Amino acid sequence: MADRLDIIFAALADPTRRRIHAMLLEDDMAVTDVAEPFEMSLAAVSKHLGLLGRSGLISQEKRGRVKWCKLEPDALRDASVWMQGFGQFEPVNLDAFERFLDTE
Amino acid sequence: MADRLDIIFAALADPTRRRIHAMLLEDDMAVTDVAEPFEMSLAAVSKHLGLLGRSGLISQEKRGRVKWCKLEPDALRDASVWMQGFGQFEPVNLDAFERFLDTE
DNA sequence: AGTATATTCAACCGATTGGTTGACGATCAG
DNA sequence: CTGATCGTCAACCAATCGGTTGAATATACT
Repeated sequence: MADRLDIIFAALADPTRRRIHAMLLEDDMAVTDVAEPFEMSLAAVSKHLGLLGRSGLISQEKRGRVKWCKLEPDALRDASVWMQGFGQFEPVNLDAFERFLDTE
Repeated sequence: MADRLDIIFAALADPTRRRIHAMLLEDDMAVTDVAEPFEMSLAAVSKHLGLLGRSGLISQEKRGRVKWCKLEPDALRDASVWMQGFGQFEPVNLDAFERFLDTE
């Protein structure tokens, strides 16, 4: 169980991967389309997606020659439970969340 | 702002640091006492504490020759807001949280 | 003054990370 | 069949990580 938190938090510790994760909130995407807005090689993005996959935060399914990436929102639950256990957080402020997405 | 999430999630990605963080829930502690239950050198624990300090998850204050480590629970709020923004999580289950602390 | 305690520093080590490039195996289109 | 597209693999690189050890610095005790 500790291992699971390890890889989830490690996956979230990189801004590229958080950005990918947020992109997939909108819709499933092919690897090439995920990579398009990033100023790095396709191989680099592919590695990030691989790590996100291993962490369980996303899943990938190959249909034809394109591999579809899908958000797995449940994967955040463990980490969320861990964090909220530390308490005293006010109810979710969605405006604050929007600002986070913007500033990332 | 992204940098801040980077270092917070990176700090949480290590089981030693999560364990230290949980220990400090109980009470403030001196570096030596934090290190005591770990099977690693004091210097290693000191490094972990330094990283936790840089992330803002804890603060450290030197009184006399002992340096006191104190939890800064607010530091988790940013990360918590980010995570909860992804939604659909049930209300906090404190029993589940206790199990997490036990299994770590 | 001299000794013990608390903590960090500095140098080192092997493993991992985030990136690159070029070659490669599939799959689709003409 | 040929050629373009999708994606990964393998090898490499510099930087960081998690740990070690030994020396150094403060502070406290007697």
